[in-house]
Amino acid sequence: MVNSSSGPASAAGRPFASRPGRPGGNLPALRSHNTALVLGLLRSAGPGGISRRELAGATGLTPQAVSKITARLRDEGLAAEAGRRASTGGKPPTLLRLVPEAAHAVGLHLDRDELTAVLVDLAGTPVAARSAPLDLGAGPAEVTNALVTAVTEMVTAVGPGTATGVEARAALVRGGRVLGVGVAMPGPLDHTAGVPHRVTGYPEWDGFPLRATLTERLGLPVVLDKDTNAAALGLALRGGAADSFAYLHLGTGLGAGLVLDGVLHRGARTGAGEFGHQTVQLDGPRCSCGGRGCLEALCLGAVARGDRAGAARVLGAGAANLVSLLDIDRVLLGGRVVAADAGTFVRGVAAVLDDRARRSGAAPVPVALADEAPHPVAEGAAQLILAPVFGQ
Amino acid sequence: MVNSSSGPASAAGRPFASRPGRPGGNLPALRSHNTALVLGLLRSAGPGGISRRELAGATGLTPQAVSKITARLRDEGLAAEAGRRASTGGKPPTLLRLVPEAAHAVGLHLDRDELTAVLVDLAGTPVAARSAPLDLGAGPAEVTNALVTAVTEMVTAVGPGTATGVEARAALVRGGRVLGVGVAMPGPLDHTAGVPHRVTGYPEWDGFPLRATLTERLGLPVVLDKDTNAAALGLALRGGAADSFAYLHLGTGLGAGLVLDGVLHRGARTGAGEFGHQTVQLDGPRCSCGGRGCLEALCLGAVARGDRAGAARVLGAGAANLVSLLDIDRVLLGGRVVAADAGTFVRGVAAVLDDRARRSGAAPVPVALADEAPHPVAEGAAQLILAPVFGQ
DNA sequence: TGCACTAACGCAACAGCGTTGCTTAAGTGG
DNA sequence: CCACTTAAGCAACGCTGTTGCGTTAGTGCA
Repeated sequence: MVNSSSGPASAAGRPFASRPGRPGGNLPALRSHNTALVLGLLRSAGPGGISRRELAGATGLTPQAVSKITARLRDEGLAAEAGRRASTGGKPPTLLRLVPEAAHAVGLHLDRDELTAVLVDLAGTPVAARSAPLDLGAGPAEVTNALVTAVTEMVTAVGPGTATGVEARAALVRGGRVLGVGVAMPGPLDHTAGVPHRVTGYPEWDGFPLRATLTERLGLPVVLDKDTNAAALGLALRGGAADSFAYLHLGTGLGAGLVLDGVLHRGARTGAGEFGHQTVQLDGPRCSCGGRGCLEALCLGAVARGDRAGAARVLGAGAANLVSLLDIDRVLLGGRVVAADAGTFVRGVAAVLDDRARRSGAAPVPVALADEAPHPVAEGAAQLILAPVFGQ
Repeated sequence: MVNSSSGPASAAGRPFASRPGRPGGNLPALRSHNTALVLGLLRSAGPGGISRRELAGATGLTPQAVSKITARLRDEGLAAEAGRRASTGGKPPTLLRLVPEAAHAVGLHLDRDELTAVLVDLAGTPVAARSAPLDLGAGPAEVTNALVTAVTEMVTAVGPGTATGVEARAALVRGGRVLGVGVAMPGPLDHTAGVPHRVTGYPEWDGFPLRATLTERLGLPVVLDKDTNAAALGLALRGGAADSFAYLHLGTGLGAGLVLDGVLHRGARTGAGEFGHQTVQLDGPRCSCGGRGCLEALCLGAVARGDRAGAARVLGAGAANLVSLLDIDRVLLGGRVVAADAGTFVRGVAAVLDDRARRSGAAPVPVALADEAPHPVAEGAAQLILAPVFGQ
């Protein structure tokens, strides 16, 4: 049983709540909370494993409580022994590890012209992936069909032949359930309702009940979120727990995914992260959004002129604003435009941030290229389903 | 007992954790969490009270659990019966209310030239207040003495004579303990360590262990935070739970207090809310911070020229950036400069936000003047102590 | 080789949390 | 007057993590 008492993405922010909007806690909620905590530590420990003692230290639970929890996880097939570590003068610690094959999740990335689907295991490792052309403009009905087909193929008949395919199939046969489907697409959208708003250029998507439709047709839990949020969630997984960062994505447009204190920040109407139309030049050039001096317009304008260093400086100004306002640990850059000249962008943004830090006397905030997995957004989308399992 | 298992400001963000950094939960933590939840509902219900049934509905706990919790609270003197409501066809509900006199907290506001001290009860209502001139430049040692004196007088001998004074004294005599002292001062500072950084113009404060010194000399828990954060916390209390807003303060400088999903956002190094030096004009005029086109410089510059409408527009641009990025519910304005011409500022900022909302198709974000209590920052500072009692 | 020591961990009994099932209290309405 | 409704308490209960103590499996030294 993996947090069966709470649906996907429900417990975020209020760890002990048994149901969203019902902040009260009871024993099942307590158990679920602690189990998720232990699972999360097992995941971050990796295949090498972690001892019960260390789990107790990290959680604050007694060793005995950890023993009970891990025993349950082993019974359920979610954890297993992973040998022992060298003794330090007493009985050597028995290591425990996550059993990644115990459960899976599907991640879908709807880009403007491509659909990417991945199947990841409990540890977040991709087990299968496929991409296909997609025309968002073809409308919700047709695209939904394509999504259903992609998920069905991915889950039921992961192509035998490749090594990963065989492994995935075997895992599924062995009983590794598919917990749900995470869907990432360009914003803005309503994460809670699972409904896209007006995606730039595709008015027919505005208000289409994508999550409800997919849930019904797939018979699986479905979670919808912005592509930048999915990417940030994926990065949060790799970057260690409980820190704060902003993922800035410069591609067709400019967007941000914010992870504050280890939790993805979605905002009151789940519209947070609209970074492209931040005003940084009050009387600047007109932007397509109708405003003036928007980050996105200035950045992409500079890129179009071939002035990538200038674009980096502008992006840096936006990043500095964000860092000052939110006091985050680090800034990660990604997206097609950044990838084309990573060094320039990382250095340019870092220069602005370092300058700001020097003036304010604070420690400089590190900037780095988001180390992209093969399908960063699709893998992050799968994390939309997996995150609640680990108490995120 | 009021959350005795967790110190002030500890449980924020991780409701079930018994100790900070130890995210595991146990039965005492569960109990503390639910108790805090019920206390919070009692507080927001006000003196009119709330029935057990309603408490059960709001928390998700069973009526029986609520009965047990409220019985405990009544034994401890924190809750009391408040009559009954009219029947709706059955037994009329018995109403419960918070007993505000059961506990108190002290709030201190260190402004550049004035010290304000308030004593508030459990409901956050000021019971006593006093102000005195203060020279922050006199240095930490002298100021600390003044703070100790102010707190001691406020706690032990609230002047008899005025009605509020008598009431306060009586309450303290009846056993209403003082839970601690919240201290608000201009940032930047380290909330966790309780140490001011370089307060503009007063370098001698940089690194002074203010919290540790006060804790030792007063024998009470002390919490230190930025004045804008304290103000935001006070507003969060009045504005209802679990929403998101930004409090923008335009006075000597420009700062912000951010409440996201009902929780004060302090950031990784507790430095969040540095709003004044957001760049909104890339090649704008030099700011005292060394940057260019900072919000604060532009805003105060416009005010100095007598162009308050212009200042409001600039502030509005900053607010719009913030709203887009964080997706908050509302924007509150305060501070001496705003108060001098509230209408102009509220209308000016609202105009920019409405314009933004119209372009993006989203609902407009309301802007309002922060309804200021007599001593908003000092009362908010007291909330630094009270918030953890109510699970915030 | 043997013994003392240490560290990791399990077993069993336990205290305390919210839940369940049922009863009592106190109103309304025909 | 009685059936009905709603609020709330009592008692037993299941399940949580905790405590106390014993077992296992190593190290270190004589």
